[in-house]
Amino acid sequence: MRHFSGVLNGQPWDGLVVERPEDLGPFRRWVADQAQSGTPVAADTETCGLKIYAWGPGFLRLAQFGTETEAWAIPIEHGPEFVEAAAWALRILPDLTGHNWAGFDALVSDEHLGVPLEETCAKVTDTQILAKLVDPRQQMEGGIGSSLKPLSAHYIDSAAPDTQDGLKSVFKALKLRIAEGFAKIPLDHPTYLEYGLLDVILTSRLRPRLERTLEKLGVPKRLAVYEHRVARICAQMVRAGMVLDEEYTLGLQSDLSYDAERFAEVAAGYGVDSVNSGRQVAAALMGMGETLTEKTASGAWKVDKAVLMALADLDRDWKPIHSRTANPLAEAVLRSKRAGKWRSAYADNFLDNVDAGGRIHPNVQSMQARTFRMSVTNPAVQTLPSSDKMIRRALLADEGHVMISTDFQAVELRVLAALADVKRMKLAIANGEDLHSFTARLVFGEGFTEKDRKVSKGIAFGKVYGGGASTVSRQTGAPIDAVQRAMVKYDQVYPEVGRAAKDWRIEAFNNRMVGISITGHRLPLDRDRSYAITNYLVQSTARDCLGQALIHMDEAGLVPFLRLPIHDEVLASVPKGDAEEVGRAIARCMTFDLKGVQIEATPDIGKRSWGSLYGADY
DNA sequence: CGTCTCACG
DNA sequence: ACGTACGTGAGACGG
Repeated sequence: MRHFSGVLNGQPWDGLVVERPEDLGPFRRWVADQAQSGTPVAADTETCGLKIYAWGPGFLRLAQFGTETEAWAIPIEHGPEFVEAAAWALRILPDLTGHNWAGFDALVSDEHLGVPLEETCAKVTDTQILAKLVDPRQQMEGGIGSSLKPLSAHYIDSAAPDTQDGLKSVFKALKLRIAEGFAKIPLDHPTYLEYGLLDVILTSRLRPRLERTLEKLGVPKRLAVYEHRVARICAQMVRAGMVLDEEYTLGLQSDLSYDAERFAEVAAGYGVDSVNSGRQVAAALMGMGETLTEKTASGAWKVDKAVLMALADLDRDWKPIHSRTANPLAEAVLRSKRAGKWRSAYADNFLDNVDAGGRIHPNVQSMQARTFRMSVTNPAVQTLPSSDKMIRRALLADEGHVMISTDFQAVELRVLAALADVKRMKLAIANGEDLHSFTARLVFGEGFTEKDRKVSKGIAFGKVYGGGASTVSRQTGAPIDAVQRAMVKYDQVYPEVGRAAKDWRIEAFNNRMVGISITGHRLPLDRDRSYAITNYLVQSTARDCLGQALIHMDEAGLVPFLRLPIHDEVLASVPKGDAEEVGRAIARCMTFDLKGVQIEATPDIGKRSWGSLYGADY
């Protein structure tokens, strides 16, 4: 047994590190005592990295348990008796505290200790969830942040050590890169152990302080309960993962590499060494006699996709417009950059994250954005190209299954109608009308064109996002004066929207620049961008429609089919024979009333690959 | 590490 | 008083 101790915020703490099997006796007695008294115990795991599934055995190195003053570290790496003891502790302790538990440690202990995540998530209070309910912003955005260090500094002791940062300097001293440090640092390294122990002490001390803060702020308890449940459902999706068509992906990888190189060679012929260097591309284009007009924020010539597409005489579908002679360099740069990005960001990432069973497990962060929208990383499967089926074709439903995608119908607009109580919009929704056609008819009259509908759609989003006529004009391609006229008309047709936006801003100002959604989520505003409150409320409420739908699916026993949340859509893998029935059941879970407005969804049943929902034939 | 670009909802 | 497009993740470049 090894001892550590210290003082934090004037309060001493003690740490014990189990070294030999005989040390497990005292550990088990300590755990039994905590279980008996019902004291909350924080749990944490130290691993070789973040790839819970792709790493393989030996991934989990250390497990820690601790109260506000006492901590234990168990060297999982040293053998099955240590695995057994840690698993037993997780099972027997009735009240656990974790930090990002469902997002990481629940999956780690599920996969590497054999303790099902359902079992631990049911009794964990997650300090990261609580912290985000206080303030969802990242540090960059002016928030406290949600990792242990800034939270500890804010709530416990401004002198609390930065354990993550401290470890990184140890890695440096050991001549290890950060990525390999967590895997290679000796298990008995004192800094590694001390910081591992401190993490559970800090997490334990954080919990009551966050609970008190939430109470003081009047955040409803049921909101925390709801978010813990959503986080657990997301963890179940991460554990399930998706089948990767490895053979197809390898082919894709080499095809995309070939394209990227082929077009890069064309660009090289015009003096562009790296197509991703905007500076080189701009210089070469101007050398060919092209005139660039737009500049970036920092004053460099802007050569983004829109600029290059115009020079290459291509429309949004990459078809010639015949409005000018196509610039061959612009087209080569576009094609090389696209192929290169699709290979590295998608094909490479798929293969880098595949587990031994041929699956990828994209990581879902269930309350990532400042509006609590979810994000998915490693790989970022929420952002796969949708205009082309080729990338999504690589991801498959399980053997004998098909992919089902079920989307909410115009959910943000319906949420706006519900929150702002927009009478005519609510009526149109109740009558089953197409909302954008309905608006186009009101704004442009009975003889509205498809173009008018597009402008109406642009204005609808512009209103939700807080945009102006120039942005809507740019997005829709409609002339600015037409958009301006239409926006004035829109305000007359739906007067409640502008009025509500004004009220929401005033409410937020009166609440120290924090908007409160109908579910009770706190939405901090930037002082100079208070107009964003409309978007925050709508986006956040739409996100809670997804959360509510996931809970309905949990109640209906549908979670085992779920694979991904994509903002207004869920992707599921369902046995072929049950597709119709399960698709209907999922859509039912996504159908409910929001303040008198029906939220609805439609299932789309595909074949085995995700790409089949975008036109692929497998 | 900040900036730019580009993929999504 | 006016007007402001929202939220993400990831890779490449260049200092």
